[in-house]
Amino acid sequence: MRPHQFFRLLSDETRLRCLLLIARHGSQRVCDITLALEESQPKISRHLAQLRTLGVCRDERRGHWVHYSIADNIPGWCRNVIEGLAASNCLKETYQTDMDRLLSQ
Amino acid sequence: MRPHQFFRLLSDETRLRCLLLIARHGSQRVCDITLALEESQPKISRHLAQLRTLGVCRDERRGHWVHYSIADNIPGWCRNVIEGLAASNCLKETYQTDMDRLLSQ
DNA sequence: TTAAGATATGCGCAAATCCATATATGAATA
DNA sequence: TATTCATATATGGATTTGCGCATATCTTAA
Repeated sequence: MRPHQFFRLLSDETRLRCLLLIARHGSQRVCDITLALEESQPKISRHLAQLRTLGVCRDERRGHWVHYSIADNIPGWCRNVIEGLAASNCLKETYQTDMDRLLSQ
Repeated sequence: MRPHQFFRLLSDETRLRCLLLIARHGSQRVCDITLALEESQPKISRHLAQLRTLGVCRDERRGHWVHYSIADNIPGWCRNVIEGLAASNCLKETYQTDMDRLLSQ
């Protein structure tokens, strides 16, 4: 994965919100992400597929549901960016609403 | 500047190469960046304009030349990403050629 | 005032991107 | 087996993006 390809993933706000939610809460179900972000299911699925295709996320089917998590073999510089974002107070404010909806389900 | 807007800037390889060159070497002239990246002058100029428009870089004319540098008022999370990339060994390898050309001028 | 070098911009085109809608697949259960 | 819920993919259109080419602007020096 080339650096600019990774950043292209983060360049869409929906994908970024998905990734931050997954990064902060570990494994997440598609249906929960859809509810938390208040977006359509196909839209979320397509963006998760892009994260998966480039190897940033991995998916795991558990019965009915598919769980997405951060892939454990991503490059270090990549992980640093994700963790830096997840720890950033600025972004915590920006995307707090997603987190709230996720927790209130 | 929203996070996904910043990452869109990094999602183009030419812009990313420009930004890394500027981040590592401080103020850089457009003509030097053009030579180091071996790309056309209008192409470089447009990408630098995007970095400037979103406030990631600033420009300063000194006689004939325009110098670009990282803006000093960018958000912390933003600066962390840039500095993390500049310090990354992975990326040093990837873009070493640009650096070599810049230094050999 | 003109010339020349450095940088920016207007324009047209090709490609990429995003979305909504519709449809397909896969697992669980009746 | 049929049905239902969860998820994925295909299609088509609107918008954005990046590029090359030509040209405009700006600065300095002759």
